[in-house]
Amino acid sequence: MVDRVAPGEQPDGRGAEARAEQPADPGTLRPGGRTARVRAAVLEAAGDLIVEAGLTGLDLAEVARRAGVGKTTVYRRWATTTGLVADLLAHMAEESVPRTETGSLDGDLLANAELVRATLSDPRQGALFKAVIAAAATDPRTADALHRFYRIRVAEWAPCVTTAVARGELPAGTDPAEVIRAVSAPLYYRLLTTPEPLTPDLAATAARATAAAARAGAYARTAPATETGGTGAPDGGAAD
Amino acid sequence: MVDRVAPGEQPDGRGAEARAEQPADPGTLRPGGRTARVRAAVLEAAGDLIVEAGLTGLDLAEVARRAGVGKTTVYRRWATTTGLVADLLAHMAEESVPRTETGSLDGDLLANAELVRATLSDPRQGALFKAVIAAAATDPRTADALHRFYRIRVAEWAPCVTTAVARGELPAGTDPAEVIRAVSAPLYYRLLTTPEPLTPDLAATAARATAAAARAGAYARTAPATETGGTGAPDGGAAD
DNA sequence: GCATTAATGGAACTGGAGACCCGTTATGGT
DNA sequence: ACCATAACGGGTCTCCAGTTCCATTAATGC
Repeated sequence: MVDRVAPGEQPDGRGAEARAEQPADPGTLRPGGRTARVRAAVLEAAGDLIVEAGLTGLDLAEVARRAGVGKTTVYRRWATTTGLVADLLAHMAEESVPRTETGSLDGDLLANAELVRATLSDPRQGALFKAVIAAAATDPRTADALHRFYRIRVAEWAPCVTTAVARGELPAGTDPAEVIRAVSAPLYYRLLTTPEPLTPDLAATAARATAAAARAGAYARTAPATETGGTGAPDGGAAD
Repeated sequence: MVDRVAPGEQPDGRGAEARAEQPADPGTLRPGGRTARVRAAVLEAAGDLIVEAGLTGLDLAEVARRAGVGKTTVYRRWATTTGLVADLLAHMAEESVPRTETGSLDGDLLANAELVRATLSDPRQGALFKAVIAAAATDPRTADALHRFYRIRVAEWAPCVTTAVARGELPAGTDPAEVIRAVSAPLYYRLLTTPEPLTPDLAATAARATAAAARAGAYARTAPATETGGTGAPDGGAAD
């Protein structure tokens, strides 16, 4: 149960300020009943508000009001909207769903793709992910939290690729993390760059395409089966 | 040359206010010398500021100061930071680079991947893209602009897939847009979810994997060559 | 149960983003 | 060249997000 957004934050070089005792961030010394209750209420209210009004509409005073909590408390413990979003992300990570095992690479990848699709399509979770990504693009702290989150998620699913390699379904040297990322990537890309909904068909395509590419050795760290063939490309200018 | 961010904005129901003439958005009736100069200066200053301070650090007063332009002008013409970002995106779209033609599918996809990689890796352009994506995740207006931008970019590159199908490199029925998106997706996903830089190697992998999957028929609208095999997947809970 | 003090909550305060007013500049039409 | 007015620019005002202060509540250790 993570309680602090990020402990290693205070500037450290506070020597001149006196104050022999450093108070250590609020919520750490007495995480008991009330503190935990406050965190739960605030995170829920924050989630609701993001879903309703987007990241822009997330102001801490309103969160406090909805959570039935003092405005001061919210500012003291989370300070900024991005700080709150980062904690929300940590909270989401805590209650993540374990991966399923189907026995075949195709089945596992499809299950993964479908799980991602369902999550991103869910009105609440989808909005939260968008908000988190937006916040991370802006704030380094939130970005750290986001990177940690995805590292864990990828590691959680990587074994299904390792097993597939062991079963001989995929060439040796295939990078498991890269395969897992390849399944999610198209779904996120669609979510962010097109107005269309994420269909189950899209998830299936992502899974199938990744499996096909992996079998062709495209994710092998050593020499791949397919030939590169192309020459370099110009740089500069805007791209998609 | 797009000048207004989005014309259809004012609430319309202003009837009670009198004022027989509706003034029509500033910048449209006299887009000549000064107005154009102001827009250029403001967009450049906005870009600089986003790169330096991120989307959060983008305040219109500071933009006005740097652009050597009146604060009032910026507020009148762009109103909000997201409005400014949306216009910046339109400006980026105006000066996009045309696609290159290498003669083979692999070459074309690699060129595309490398172009995207170079753009996202460029300190200025990369920061702008992150900011734009973040703004779009929050603001519907910016999201519209972003969707339009990617629709155009995908359409620009789609022909190289069509040609490949005609050449017999890819199965008939392959969805061109889907293939082009599949090349970019992993790069964007990495940019947003990991702290690591986008390497040329990663771009090459994205291009190779997409080509392999396309050849295997993964992006064919009709029945694919690969078997799906897996069962459904659970929903709910957090995913990557 | 009781003392200690971490953590919360209410209320008053403040600084700066954004709105407004109105005089000035220079564009587009003739 | 000259006029009408679109667009700009400086100064001022307002309002609310975020801060500070201190009294109150309740978690922890004995």
